[in-house]
Amino acid sequence: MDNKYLSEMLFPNIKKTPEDIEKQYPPRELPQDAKVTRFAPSPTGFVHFGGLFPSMAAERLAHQSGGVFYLRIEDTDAKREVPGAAEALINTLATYSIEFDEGAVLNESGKIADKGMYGPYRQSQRAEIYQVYAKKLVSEGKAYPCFSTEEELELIHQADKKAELKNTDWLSEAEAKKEDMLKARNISLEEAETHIKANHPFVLRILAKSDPDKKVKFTDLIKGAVEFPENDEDFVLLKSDGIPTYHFAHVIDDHLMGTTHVIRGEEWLPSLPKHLQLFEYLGFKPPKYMHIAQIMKLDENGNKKKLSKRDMGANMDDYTKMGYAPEAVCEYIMTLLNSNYEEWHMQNPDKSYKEFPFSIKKMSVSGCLFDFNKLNDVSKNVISRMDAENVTQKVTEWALKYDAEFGKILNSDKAYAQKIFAIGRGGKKPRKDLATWSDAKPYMGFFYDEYFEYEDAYPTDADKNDIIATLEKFKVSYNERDDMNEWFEKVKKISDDLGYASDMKAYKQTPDAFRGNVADISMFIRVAITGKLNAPDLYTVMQIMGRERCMKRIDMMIDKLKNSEI
RNA sequence: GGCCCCAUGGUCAAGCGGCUAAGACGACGCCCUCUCACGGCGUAAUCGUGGGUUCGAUUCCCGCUGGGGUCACCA
Repeated sequence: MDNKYLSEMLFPNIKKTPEDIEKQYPPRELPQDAKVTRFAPSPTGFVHFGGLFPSMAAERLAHQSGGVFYLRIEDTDAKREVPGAAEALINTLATYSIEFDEGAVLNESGKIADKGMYGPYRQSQRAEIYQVYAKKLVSEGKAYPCFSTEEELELIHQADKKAELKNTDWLSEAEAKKEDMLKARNISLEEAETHIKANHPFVLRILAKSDPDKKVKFTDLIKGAVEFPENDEDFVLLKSDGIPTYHFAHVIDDHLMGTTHVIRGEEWLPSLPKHLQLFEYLGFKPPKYMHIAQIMKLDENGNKKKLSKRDMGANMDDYTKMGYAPEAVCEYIMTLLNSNYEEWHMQNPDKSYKEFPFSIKKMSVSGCLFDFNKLNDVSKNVISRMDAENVTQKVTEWALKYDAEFGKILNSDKAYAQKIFAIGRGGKKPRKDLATWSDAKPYMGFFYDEYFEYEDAYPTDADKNDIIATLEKFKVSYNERDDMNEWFEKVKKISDDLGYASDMKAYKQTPDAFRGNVADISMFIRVAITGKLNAPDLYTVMQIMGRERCMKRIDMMIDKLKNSEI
């Protein structure tokens, strides 16, 4: 009865009962094995790679099973909340085609709204719900108010920190202080009443069953059987502002919203005993858990570290800036999520990753290193499969945003740009020059006079007179209407005339018999026209650039050679 | 430090008691070839360590070592 009285004093305004709440959250009507999963970010910044990673798994698992995938905003920490972050989060998720069936959404005016029957989906709007259950726990003697001030707690944390740094010596002291604090759990009703009447702020703590010898066994769908000591920490349920901590909100929301599978990073594994205890206290059936291994990166000492916010590659918006196609990033994530994805994809090159039979069993238990090499490879393949029109559009869109001048130039003659991107595209073995949209400019800038420059010089052993002779002969013989063979025959002819081998095989047999070979002659022309030693097929390049531009560049090079010293 | 998770090439990994230990990325080499890209072929490179169990361990168990995570009125 004391507890009942205490709960009334603590929550005088809460009239609803858990039963009232439950009525608003009926069981979902879904097929047998349908999974209900969610992504539950806190609006403290951008979408993190480590957040997108599990959310893709959650999305696949839900939709693959005919279930529901929803977005819940965990805005329980007003201090850390960044204005506009939730909206930005939703937008970023959309660009990675993470589609939610319900949850927080953006309405026409760009404001956050709820979609679905199991909301509200922003935890800040669910304060009353949490308090109903908090009141119940207090009335059952499973939770108690703690009137210790933050300053007092700070002292304890400092001791903890020192203990961490200096090891065991300090540990005993920290323990002692903790003991001291835990006396708060034995607060008398009178004492509590005095505090409450004086309007002292309090946090609500769980009254942990503290049997350190008792083990909790649990099966994680990824990690398998795990076992740990039962939670013995009186962790906070409700902060002094009446808003719940993650632990409390997680248990209540995922229960009410009917989440069947909680998919989250493995950094949550250590707090699982807390959650399990709460489910038990509240009489809820716990969901299935999947703790996904972390994505790591190498720190400056060569050690693996959890990919953190400040790291290169952490912010998903950065990939957009770098010019990665979202589908490439998603595919890369799939290769990390399910090791057999690549194999499947090779057999089904034309299918979307959303058709891949995603399997929990194939998920890795150990953390992996983020690998830009691999991302780039995946990305090159993705882009190589796109048609020229699509690539032109994507590059232009990207450029307009991040390289306005280049964007304008591309836009000024779309047909020209598209012809360039069509080079080596569409066949069975497409070129793979682009890993990101930002690779486009260095790859094809020479097609535009604005960006044309002599990036590569002729090799020092190339004979200047031969180059000039080549260019002059080429200029005379060039006919735009020649087909590729005719064109190349003319180049061969120039080779022969200048004592260069037109036949590579002959050259290889007796290289000394020639001044060089047809590859050298081609190179003389290529540098003049593209300013580079390496470029796509010269004939095609010239066809696209057009006679006038090509001849102009040849003249420029001839001038340059004639006027320069030796 | 307590608790927990993890351990096959440089990276991602297949393997689920018996194999010359897949494959992909990367590196290197060769071929194709007018350069590049593509493609083809090939090379180097892996079971952390010590004990068990077993006829037989990469595989199962334990210890060690190593790496990671976590110990807030943050999520």
